[in-house]
Amino acid sequence: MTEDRLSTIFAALADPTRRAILARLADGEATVSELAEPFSISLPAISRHLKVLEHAGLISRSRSAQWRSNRLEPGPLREATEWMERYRHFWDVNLTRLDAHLKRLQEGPSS
Amino acid sequence: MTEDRLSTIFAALADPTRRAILARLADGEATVSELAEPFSISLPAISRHLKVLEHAGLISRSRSAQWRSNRLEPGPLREATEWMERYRHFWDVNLTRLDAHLKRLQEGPSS
DNA sequence: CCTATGGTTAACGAGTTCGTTAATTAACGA
DNA sequence: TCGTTAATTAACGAACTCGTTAACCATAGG
Repeated sequence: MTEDRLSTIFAALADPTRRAILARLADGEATVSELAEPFSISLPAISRHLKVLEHAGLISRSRSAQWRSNRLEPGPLREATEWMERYRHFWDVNLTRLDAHLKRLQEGPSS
Repeated sequence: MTEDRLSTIFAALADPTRRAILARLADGEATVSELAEPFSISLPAISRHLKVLEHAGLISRSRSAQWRSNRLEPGPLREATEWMERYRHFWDVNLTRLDAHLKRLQEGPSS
């Protein structure tokens, strides 16, 4: 029933339209119509996507007159990235830097 | 119809059971029954989850006798992380601004 | 050959997602 | 007040997800 936070975030990111919306919002705030413009789907469909993104905490919204401005909220992206970081050492081929770092820590944590 | 790769990956990660399976596989290969053990859902359900993970490229599978060994494949996690990296500076900047803001508040509410 | 073990496939149901069009709400502005 | 613009809500359908149980396939081993 009550879906956990990370699931909500990943589910929100699983739709290409929503990822495109986030990409657009990385360039600055935008209204619903502005966000809808590049897509060939209806405005209600965009409205629903924005609701999903808002529910996941990925955007925040504000009103001014008849326009709703949408702003990117990167916090959940950070959360999701942090979850995946646990697996980074699996794919990180360049272990030499990590190795050097560990060596430094071992030989003296002074700096 | 043909879902894009990133969507498939994020969708696979959107389920807590599947994320738990990946976490388990980070400790090493495991059979289907071993993976199913911590959960209170049926074996067919686990089998489906593994199929979803395999389809997303997050695991690979091999046969030996009647056992199927499952191995973590971190590539897709790297892909997903790379997509999110585009937003990293965004939340870093935000944190910097928040930091500066908090500092100002601490040093005096005058400005 | 027979049976136990490990796992998948089949069939089904409840609930969710993603799109549509039509109707509705909200605010601006002549 | 009336019409226009911006956006949401309502109602619906098709497709997908996630779980179930029952049946099936594949291999080991007496």
